[in-house]
Amino acid sequence: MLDGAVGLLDEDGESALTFRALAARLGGGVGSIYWYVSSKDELLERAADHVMDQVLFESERFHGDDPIDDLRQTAMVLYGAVEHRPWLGSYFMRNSSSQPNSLRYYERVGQSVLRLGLGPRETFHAASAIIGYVIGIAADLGQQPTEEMLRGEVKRDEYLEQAADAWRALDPEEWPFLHTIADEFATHDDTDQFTSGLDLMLDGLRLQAERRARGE
Amino acid sequence: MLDGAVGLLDEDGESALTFRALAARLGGGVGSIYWYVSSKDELLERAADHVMDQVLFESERFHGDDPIDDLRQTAMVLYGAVEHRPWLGSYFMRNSSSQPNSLRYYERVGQSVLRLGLGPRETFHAASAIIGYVIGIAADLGQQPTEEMLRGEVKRDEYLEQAADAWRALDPEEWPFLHTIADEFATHDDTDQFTSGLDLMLDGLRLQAERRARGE
DNA sequence: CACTCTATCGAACAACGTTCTATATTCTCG
DNA sequence: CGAGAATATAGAACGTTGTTCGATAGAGTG
Repeated sequence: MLDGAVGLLDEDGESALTFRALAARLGGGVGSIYWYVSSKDELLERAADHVMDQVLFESERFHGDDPIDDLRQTAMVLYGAVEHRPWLGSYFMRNSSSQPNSLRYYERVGQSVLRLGLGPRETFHAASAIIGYVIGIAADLGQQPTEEMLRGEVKRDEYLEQAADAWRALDPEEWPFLHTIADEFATHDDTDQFTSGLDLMLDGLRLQAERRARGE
Repeated sequence: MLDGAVGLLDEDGESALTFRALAARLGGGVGSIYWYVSSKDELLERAADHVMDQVLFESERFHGDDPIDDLRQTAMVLYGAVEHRPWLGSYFMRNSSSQPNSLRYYERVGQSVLRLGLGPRETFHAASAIIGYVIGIAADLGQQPTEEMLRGEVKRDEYLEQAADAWRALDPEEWPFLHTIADEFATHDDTDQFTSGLDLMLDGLRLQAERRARGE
């Protein structure tokens, strides 16, 4: 059932997951679904944790010497799963009782942070910040293509170029930032953008660990 | 009209904003709203930008010597607005034509980053990462109180303590991280958590700027 | 005065989440 | 073996939602 739900979500987006569509896909009745879940919220929570099962499996292949590297790898696996599933961010780690895999993932991130030797509070904050960043940026980047980009194929470049042109037409005195980044924006890659921000945060985390190791 | 929409959202959450409820609040008819907006999506986009107007105003009061300090202040103002408005994150900066204030806010963050003297790509990535973090963590932290916490008042502490107890009951060998942070989690403050993660990212950004200034 | 533009209103429609009842299948145990 | 409970399925029905549509009234214009 969760496979069917995730399938509908992946193929046609969040609005495609309806009880009637899911029942038709499974060849059953609408009411039957309610035997397994008590609401659509719970269905989405379970679907989210279903995806997290695969994320967990893939992220457990990495075990390096550097905790920061492990964190980067673990975060990127989650990013890959959320990038084209904007709904996942909203239902990730909402209910710990019905979402054991999300909790395991949190634990896994936390164990890497633990190896940095910070205090409990810093450890808690760092692990939560990393996950919050991944979820947030993925939901931001992977938002639906606004209009007709579903029909046209190669439209993404044109869409970005069009937005960049609008920025370039603004007053450079008043909008220096948008002018500076217009070229970058037009040719940017979402994954690069994500990785850069992640590295910023991990650099800050490494710095914090070093400072503490030196006893500051 | 946007005041009424934001009012409904703030008072009773995202599900309270319906065309019928909004029409009743404004003393008008349901169909009239469609004269000003073409869909509920656009209504929420405009409502989001309406909130951003206030965010922009408050964040423009800060102008310090240190760009990083400015970034921290600017980010915290946005956090304050999104913290209790989970819907804002989903509709922030989706359509630049109907959301001028969001674009101005992006420009403002970007101008602070510009002062760090990075290249166009790093500037673009840094500004986007900061905003992505704020939106993501705020949506994560400010998610609705799951159950009955709306009736009871002081229930938040009990809820957190209950979750922490569940973590403490797990096997410490298998869940070292959750055991380490259980106490922190039970007494944590959302804003502290947000600030810590933001400082991690800003520390990393400062480090990147210094490295570039030294010509590495 | 005729006509177009602006603006408002609420009935009607299709789709959705959810509830309910009826029914079939399997399991339990005296 | 067989009656009743537990498990499981199916679909009609209900209330609510976003959206469409035609009717209608005033404002501005030639």
